Amino acid sequence: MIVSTKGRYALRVMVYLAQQSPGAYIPLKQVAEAEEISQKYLEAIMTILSKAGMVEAVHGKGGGYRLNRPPEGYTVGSILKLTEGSLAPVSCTAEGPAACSRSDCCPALPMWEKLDRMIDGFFESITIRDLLTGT
Amino acid sequence: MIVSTKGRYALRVMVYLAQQSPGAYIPLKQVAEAEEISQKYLEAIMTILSKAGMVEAVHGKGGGYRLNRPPEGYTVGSILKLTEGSLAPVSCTAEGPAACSRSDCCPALPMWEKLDRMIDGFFESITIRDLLTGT
DNA sequence: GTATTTACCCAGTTATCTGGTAGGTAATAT
DNA sequence: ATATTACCTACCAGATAACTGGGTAAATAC
Repeated sequence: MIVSTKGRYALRVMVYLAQQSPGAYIPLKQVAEAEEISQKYLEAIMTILSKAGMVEAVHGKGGGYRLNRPPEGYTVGSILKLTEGSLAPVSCTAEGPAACSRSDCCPALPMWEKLDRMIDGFFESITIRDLLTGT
Repeated sequence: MIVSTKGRYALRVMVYLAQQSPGAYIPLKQVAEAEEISQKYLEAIMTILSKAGMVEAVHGKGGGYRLNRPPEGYTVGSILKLTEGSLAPVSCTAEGPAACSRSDCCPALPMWEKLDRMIDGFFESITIRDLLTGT
């Protein structure tokens, strides 16, 4: 499994926020109920999105979360990389200290690299707007 | 991570076996040493491949494992599906009892299905022969 | 037949990840 | 002051990954 609930929930929340009246702050409780996601678990996800500047948050009554860009300003890839940490389908393409010791003679490495690029290209080519409109 | 060591080791072993003299039986010990894979862990992988008829195994001295088809007779997808169980990048595309309750209204589902088909097509289009020759 | 070499079987282990939960603090509006 | 909201720290149970150990069964060599 390449994408866990964390990333999938994050995507659904972004789509949900995109569907609300522009500029309005939506409380977490409302999002959790509408999307049938545990409120406590969603907290952790929203914090990630908020810290990374994907959404704006305001405290207190009347507060909540809202998008700060138009839906086409968010690629699916940017949200998934943030919440999942990485979209790499195998560890083989990691560089630096985590690199595989057999990378210089591995017959499958070029395949993993190709797959990596394919998946990245796939997710970067889709925006929240595309999910909204079903394009 | 979509492909664990199990599937990656299985691919490397298949490539290794394809490189040996045709028809020869290669003992597990030799494969494990050449590919730097734990002998015990490799046992479990070879058993899967053997039971599924991907390789032939003979017991006793002079025994071991060998391929029973030409390298182009094995797709990477068939080996990975066997050892990994599934190549589905998300659980969302599962059918039957494990199906997602929101599948009828999920804005992201078409994307997951498209990704699923893309990954399957990718792996099914590559054979052990391709890995051997670096095509 | 006995020893050796091999594959095969079953069970346990350690570490990490997933998908949460519990309880409290800080900021904002009324 | 109170209610509402986001934010923070910590914990937890179950699953999975990646092995490891201790055997048994089959085939060959002597």
